[in-house]
Amino acid sequence: MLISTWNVNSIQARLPLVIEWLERRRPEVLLVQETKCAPGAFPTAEVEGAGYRVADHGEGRWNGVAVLSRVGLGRVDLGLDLAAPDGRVEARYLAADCGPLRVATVYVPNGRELGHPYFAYKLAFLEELRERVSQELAGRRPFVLGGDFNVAPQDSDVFDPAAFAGQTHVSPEERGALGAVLGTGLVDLAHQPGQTPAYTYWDYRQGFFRRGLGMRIDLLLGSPEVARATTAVEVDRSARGAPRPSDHAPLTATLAEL
DNA sequence: ATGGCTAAGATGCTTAGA
Repeated sequence: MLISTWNVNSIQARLPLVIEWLERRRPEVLLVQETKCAPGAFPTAEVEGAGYRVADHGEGRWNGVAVLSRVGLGRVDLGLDLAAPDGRVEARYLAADCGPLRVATVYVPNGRELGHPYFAYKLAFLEELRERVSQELAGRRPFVLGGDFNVAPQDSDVFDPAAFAGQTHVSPEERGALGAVLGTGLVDLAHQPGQTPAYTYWDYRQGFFRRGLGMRIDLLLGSPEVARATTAVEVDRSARGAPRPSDHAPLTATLAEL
């Protein structure tokens, strides 16, 4: 089966591209981030028309996550519960049962700047995520956590490490907090044997995509049985090069029978 | 890239992204 993750940067703006991509690629499950869609406003009918069921956690102008599945959808949990610095709880996590899998989609906060209150929020969110993931793993179901982590795990995951010195996404604190999530027992599927980690995000500005100046900040993490079943992990750069693209490309893992 | 794109909410701007 195929499981994908894609930060679409507005499901409404991206709907034609997402539907076209679903009909061409036919993943069993798509984990979506940045729907930027109010509660009740998700284009569910259009997605169902492509053969997928929808669970979405919408907020409005910012954030928002969803799971699209054509292998069933149940036991949906929303999260996480911690408040942003402005006191609001943002829509950044959703878990569900899809066929043989337990899956979760996550949109980790950007962090803005080192030392900013939203940077502390980002670290706290990753700690909350670690706790939630350890609960999901205790469920003993093959588990996939995918999404936009807003952390480049290694220097090789950004086009120019020197350009990111002192910036978010590459700091030891962020990498440590992401490492703690992995430490619950998850594996970065892009680092499975035979796979080559690839960029998933390119800034809209100044031809970054055309110039190959990207970052690997979207990840698919799997429990050990999922990691063993992974036969391929691919970034679909054609979706980034399409008209009116998201600034992120879809990332897809191929899983053998679980 | 110090921001020279994009999206959304209410507009001809602001906030946010990373």
